[in-house]
Amino acid sequence: MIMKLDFASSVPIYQQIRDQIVQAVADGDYLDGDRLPTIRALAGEAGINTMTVNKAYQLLKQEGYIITDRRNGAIVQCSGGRKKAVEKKVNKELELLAAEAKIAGISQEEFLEFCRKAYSG
Amino acid sequence: MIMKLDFASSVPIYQQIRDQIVQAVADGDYLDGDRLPTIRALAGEAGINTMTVNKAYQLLKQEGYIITDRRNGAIVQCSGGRKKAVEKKVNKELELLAAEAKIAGISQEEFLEFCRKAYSG
Amino acid sequence: MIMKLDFASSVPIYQQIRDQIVQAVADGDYLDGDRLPTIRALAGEAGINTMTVNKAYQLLKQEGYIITDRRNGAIVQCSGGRKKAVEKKVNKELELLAAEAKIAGISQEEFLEFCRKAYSG
Amino acid sequence: MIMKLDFASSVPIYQQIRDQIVQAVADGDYLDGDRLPTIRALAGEAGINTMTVNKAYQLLKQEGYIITDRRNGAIVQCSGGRKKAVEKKVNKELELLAAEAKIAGISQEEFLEFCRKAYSG
DNA sequence: GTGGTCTAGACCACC
DNA sequence: GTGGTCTAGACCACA
Repeated sequence: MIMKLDFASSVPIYQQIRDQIVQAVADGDYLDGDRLPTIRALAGEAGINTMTVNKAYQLLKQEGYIITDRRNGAIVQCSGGRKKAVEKKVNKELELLAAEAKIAGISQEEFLEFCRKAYSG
Repeated sequence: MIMKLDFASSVPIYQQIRDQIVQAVADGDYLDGDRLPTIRALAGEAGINTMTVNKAYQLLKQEGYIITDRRNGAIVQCSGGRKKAVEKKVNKELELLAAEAKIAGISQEEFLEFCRKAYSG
Repeated sequence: MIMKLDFASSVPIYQQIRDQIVQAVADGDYLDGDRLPTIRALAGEAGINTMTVNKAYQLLKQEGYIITDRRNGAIVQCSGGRKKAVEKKVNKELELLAAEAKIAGISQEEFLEFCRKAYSG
Repeated sequence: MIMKLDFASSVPIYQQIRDQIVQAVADGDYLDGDRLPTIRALAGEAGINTMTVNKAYQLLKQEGYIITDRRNGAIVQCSGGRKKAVEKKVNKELELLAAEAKIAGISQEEFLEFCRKAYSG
């Protein structure tokens, strides 16, 4: 698990961690049931505090991406149950992105091509 | 210009203002050369501080969406010149969105349909 | 004795075991004098460590729900002697539950109906 | 706002804070729109860390009891919208409580009387 | 002045 | 050894 953290970014560290783990799960780097690195391990290799990683894991837990248990650490769970909620969020953010793309002169064809690539990975 | 502000949101007010103006421009509510409301007017009707609106306008100016002029206020400028920069940003955010959609069980067809609607919107 | 354990829960496993045994006793699945499964048996079929079950049994013993005997295992004991202590605990927890229910818009009639069902159930 | 914290308890401090605020809201000590004490103020008078209070506030925010905004601090919000979710939680906890009460020899009449008192406050 | 974030270091409950 | 909790102190973004 290689984390690329941008300490200068306004995006909180814990959010960056959360995002990258979500990416990794979507990319198939982590499968359902796989163990995530321990909080201490991840904090150690990233050179950050365990509390920060802990917050990221709690976010993921709360969002349903992982389950944590004291025996096995954090385990990936691709339940796929929260479809409706994610749909809503995705649509809302897509609207703003599409608006910015439109103004910048990106055609619908180009935009949809970007979307296709993003999904296909 | 009706602003819908969510003071409970973690998204800063100035960001919300910026986003809605970008939306309005993309939707054609503002055309190239149109004048945005004055900072004071917008702050007044939204019940917020002029400093907050000012920050939103500075963001928009910095992003190239508007130009400001001490005499004429803020003027929309759909230059469309920053295509490369916007492309980069859009692609980056699309990746995360697509990842979350994929995990939630949203198919590529569904996702692309959302994208299409967001652009046509 | 079928145990439903949620390893993802923040509630400790031993607590979950303890709760379910208390439920079973209250439901009449275990009568005064009945033998509980041995620690080894329960641990085996639940796929957990005997230490964990042991802790649950010690909790139950300490609370007076069972007595343990090296020869006969754990025996249910509905002494009913700790009424005062239980009353205190029940009242304290009811207060918080009632508060949450009230805020959520659950009427007193509804709440009492829930209570009635919980007791009869 | 007088907080009674039990540092010896296994219940986390932030949970105790959360519970007492929920109680206060249900009791009408805080009405919809009222401001909660600032994180610093509450931490100071309770002699605990701001992070701990912060966690309690985030819990309350996440549960929908308050909204926080950088301008006004934390504001109580009795939306009452989450009825179904609260119903489920209340029923689950009532079951265990009723079971313990039953075993302790508390009659249904007594139990319901406790429930009534808890709701009436 | 408000909440939000992060650190470095610590102790605890659980398994 | 795992996650969960807490501290004391700090800095930042926001309004």
